[in-house]
Amino acid sequence: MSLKLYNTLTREKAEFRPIDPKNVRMYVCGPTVYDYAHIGNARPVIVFDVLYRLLRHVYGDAHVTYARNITDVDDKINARALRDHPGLPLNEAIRLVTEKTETQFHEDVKALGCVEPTVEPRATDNIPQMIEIIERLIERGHAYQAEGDVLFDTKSMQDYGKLSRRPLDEQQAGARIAVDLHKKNPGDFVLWKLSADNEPGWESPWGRGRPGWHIECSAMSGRYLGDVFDIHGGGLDLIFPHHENEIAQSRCAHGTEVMANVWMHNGFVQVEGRKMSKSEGNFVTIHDLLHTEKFGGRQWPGEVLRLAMLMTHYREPIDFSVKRLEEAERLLSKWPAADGAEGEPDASVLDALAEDLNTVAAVQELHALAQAAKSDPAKLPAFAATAALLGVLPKKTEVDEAFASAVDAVVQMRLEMLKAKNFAEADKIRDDLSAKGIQLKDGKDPATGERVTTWEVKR
RNA sequence: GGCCUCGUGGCGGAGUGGUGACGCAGAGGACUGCAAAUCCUCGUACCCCGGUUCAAUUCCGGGCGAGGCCUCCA
Repeated sequence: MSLKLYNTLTREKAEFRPIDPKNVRMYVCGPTVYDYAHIGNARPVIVFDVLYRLLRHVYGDAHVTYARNITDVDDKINARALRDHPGLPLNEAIRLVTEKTETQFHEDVKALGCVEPTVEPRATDNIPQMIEIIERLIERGHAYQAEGDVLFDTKSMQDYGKLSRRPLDEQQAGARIAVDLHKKNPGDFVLWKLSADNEPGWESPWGRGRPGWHIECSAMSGRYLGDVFDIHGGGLDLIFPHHENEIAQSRCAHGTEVMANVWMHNGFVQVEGRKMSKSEGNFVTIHDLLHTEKFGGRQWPGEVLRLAMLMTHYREPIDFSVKRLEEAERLLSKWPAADGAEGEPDASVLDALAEDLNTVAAVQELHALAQAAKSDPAKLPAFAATAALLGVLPKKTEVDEAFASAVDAVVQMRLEMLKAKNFAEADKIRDDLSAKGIQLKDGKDPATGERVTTWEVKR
């Protein structure tokens, strides 16, 4: 199977060739844990979850390593800790904020049907690794100290800006980069900064301080995936400066030509046709969608959110709207439920995914499989396995035996009434069951022509 | 100001230098006591203006519109 992926580095779609098919390595930038994850955060998580599942299918479960970090050191976290827990010592307050947010994130992501990454390293568990990289950068002449901070010297890297295609000179022409007097060049960025007493800090060769924004990803990807790995993913907005700077740090520290071979970026999420932002008042968190009625006046199941997300190609902007969610839900409700996924995923869907993760086509093919499976039970395993691969297999609603036989009895009663042409009573039974979420389906026995009625629990 | 995406029918959304992908919604029909479910049928869409071409929605140029990055952001 030939998997093609669009690579931001080359701006081209190309066949994916892993460095080592026995260990395909992918890194995705995870959340900074200071607040509820919003629907925009959900997009890369879902998109790269699909890619992870696909890679595992192609190369084998044991041969893919997926690392997604948790950023638990950040000035936004400090601010939040001070705001929410003013009475506590800072470290304790920070831990409360990060632990709570991390737990919430995991709950949200699980509801969205995402499997756990192979490793989920935390920034604070990788401080020594960061310090080591910074030391190496200084040794190699790529970093310098100024007023206590350690800065990366962008001029020391010949092809800095390759990913974003943003040559340094043109940046300066734009003249919008914050000018810091202690920087040699405006594009230089912080690797390590000194902490005040009321800020979290770690001991380092440059004094008690904390890491800059980008260094953690270089440290963690290097530690868990190696100096050069296969795929690095994240949101479009991370291309510059975050990923550009990660690349600069990792390549200059390790002396490599690339950090990751393929760079993948998902597009932005809009809400009801408008940019999502706190000031617009249309900021939607995953938690809001799942558990409150803030969006569209109702709660939305995680599968619906996931499918709605997959109904647009990951590189396109996506407009999150009530209408879209309703369509996803309608689609999902038409699909047969299954408990396991015994069969093999269907080639039509795999082919679609292999084409730069064309989840739109994949969902359409899956829909066709669902239709086929409904009229031909032999095709159910293929549908189930395929839906499971995408993480959108409707689960069978648990119905206990007593309840089932009670429903059967009522259904039987209705059939008797119909035979007696007592339509009013029969229809009342149908309506009552419907109100309880039970959908009756009348059919005809092809041999006898007699009415047969089946039922299912509406999801 | 610099760099970069994108613009397809009511909606979603691929794709292609030359016979209307497809899904959802909608319309009609079959079935039904009536419904639901199911099945069948139905749509002359490619932002605008130039250019290249026998032929452009697809390539090129310009315009208009939407969005992103350049500052925290998925």
